[in-house]
Amino acid sequence: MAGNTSAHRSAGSGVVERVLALLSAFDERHRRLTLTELAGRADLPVPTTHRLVGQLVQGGALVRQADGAYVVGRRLWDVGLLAPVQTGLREVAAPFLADVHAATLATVHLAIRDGDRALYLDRLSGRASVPVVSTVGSRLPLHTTGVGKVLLAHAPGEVRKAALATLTRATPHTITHPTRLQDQLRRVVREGYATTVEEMTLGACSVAVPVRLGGLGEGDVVAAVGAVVPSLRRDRARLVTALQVAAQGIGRSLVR
Amino acid sequence: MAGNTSAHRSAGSGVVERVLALLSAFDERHRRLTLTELAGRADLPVPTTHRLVGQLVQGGALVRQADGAYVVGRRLWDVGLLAPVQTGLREVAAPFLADVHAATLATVHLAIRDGDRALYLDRLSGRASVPVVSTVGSRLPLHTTGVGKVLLAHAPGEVRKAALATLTRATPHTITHPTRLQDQLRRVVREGYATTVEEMTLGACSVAVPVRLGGLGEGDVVAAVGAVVPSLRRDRARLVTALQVAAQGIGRSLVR
DNA sequence: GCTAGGCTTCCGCTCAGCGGAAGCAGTGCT
DNA sequence: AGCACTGCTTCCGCTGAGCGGAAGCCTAGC
Repeated sequence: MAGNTSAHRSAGSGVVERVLALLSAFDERHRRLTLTELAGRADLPVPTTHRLVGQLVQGGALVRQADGAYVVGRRLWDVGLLAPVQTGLREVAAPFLADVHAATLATVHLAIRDGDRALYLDRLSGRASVPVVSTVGSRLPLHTTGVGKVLLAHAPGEVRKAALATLTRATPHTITHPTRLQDQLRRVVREGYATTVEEMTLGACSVAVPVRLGGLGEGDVVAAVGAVVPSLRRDRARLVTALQVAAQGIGRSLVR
Repeated sequence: MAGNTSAHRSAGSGVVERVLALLSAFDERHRRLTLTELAGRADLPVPTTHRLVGQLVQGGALVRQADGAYVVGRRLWDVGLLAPVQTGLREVAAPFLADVHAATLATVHLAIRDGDRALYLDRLSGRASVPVVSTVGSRLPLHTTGVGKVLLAHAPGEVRKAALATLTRATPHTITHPTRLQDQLRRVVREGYATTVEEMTLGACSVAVPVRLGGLGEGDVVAAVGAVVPSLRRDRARLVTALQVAAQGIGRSLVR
């Protein structure tokens, strides 16, 4: 039951490490990479990259497009979907998210905290033309998003401290002053929901509430659900209510 | 602009090939595998598997659970989501699928044909307790599912011929008689929708319609949308209408 | 205690992998 | 046209990373 407990070389000079480095060279902002970019981002010599990538293409893990650029292949898509990334949470939450979406027509998100980022597990995009940067699998800063603020407000002290120390700016409205954000986070805990106003993307506002194990009350905060809309003027109360209903439903279903 | 045109060894004895074999050992029915299972399914010696898998775990591509079993890791989930698997189609279709779901409360599917299978690109699960086997990334037979029948009815002749030659049985209601299925497929083309009655799963019926490039009319069939419900008695007409509206909307949006 | 099955470690051989260097397009500038 | 430049591809001889049989280890079951 112990298992694979080799001290092993931690160095990154094995083929496996290199392959993983190549795969990790892709991210949301780099879905298409040329050979040289790939080599650069994985920190490998070009000929080596060429050979490895060739094999990955042959195996269907990558695909080479007509113009020579490489993209992630369907084979990896298949395998990736099998990862038990909060499968339970996502399955349980899906219908509740759909309810919120149906009732509000907003873009609805389910996110958890992954280190110092909000990891988006699911998204239902609204029809309204609100600019939304997140997709499933995105990781966005905690202090610029609705779900992020909720998750941050309920994160352990050291996470919060670290986050407050590095408040990067995304738009002119991003809150970069630690004290001001800290005040907001206290309010988030007290009032039970968070909002953002064009802090991540111009033209997009959001509301989010925590999902607590067992529903309302003092259960651990395991996730957050949020909605993105063009403006909060009209709908804040309505959205908060809808999200809270969904969050309670999700939390209650999780225990069972 | 040519590129990676090496004849190369097609044999499967490189580290890359082995790694891919290990990853492909996972599928929907085998999300958790022990070392020995992994070795068996990838056709590799156990010690070799042990070493490679150890490195994959170290790189976060796999995760070893407390009981020793391996599952796909979050790192691969991340990368897999970046695959351009019909990204355009999925994004365009999402809001329309949500509409159908909201209107019918049924489980709604978007699928394309991938060889001799229906590949499920998206799913909105209904609240009703209908047994549904498909998840995003599933591949199911073409002749046992609603979306599959639609895709098969509009597939090239040779695909249809091959499919009719191997009608595997999933339930007592599965249609395994070629002539009978062929008649049904003709009707699907004529009437514009397909149905199944407990042919894939007992207790589940489905309706599906084609998505044509440009909407209604003679555009190529590029996908199918379908709904799963406990029974067709009450809702058939309503479902067909809802699905057709969505399919037209998707098809029209695809061209723009 | 004994057996069986599966996991882990060892270790010496060898061949797959390596990557510098050179060749080969395309492209843009003069 | 000529030239410079950038990025992709191929070559090839050296070498150490990978290999996997064998042995050891641990747990579970009898």
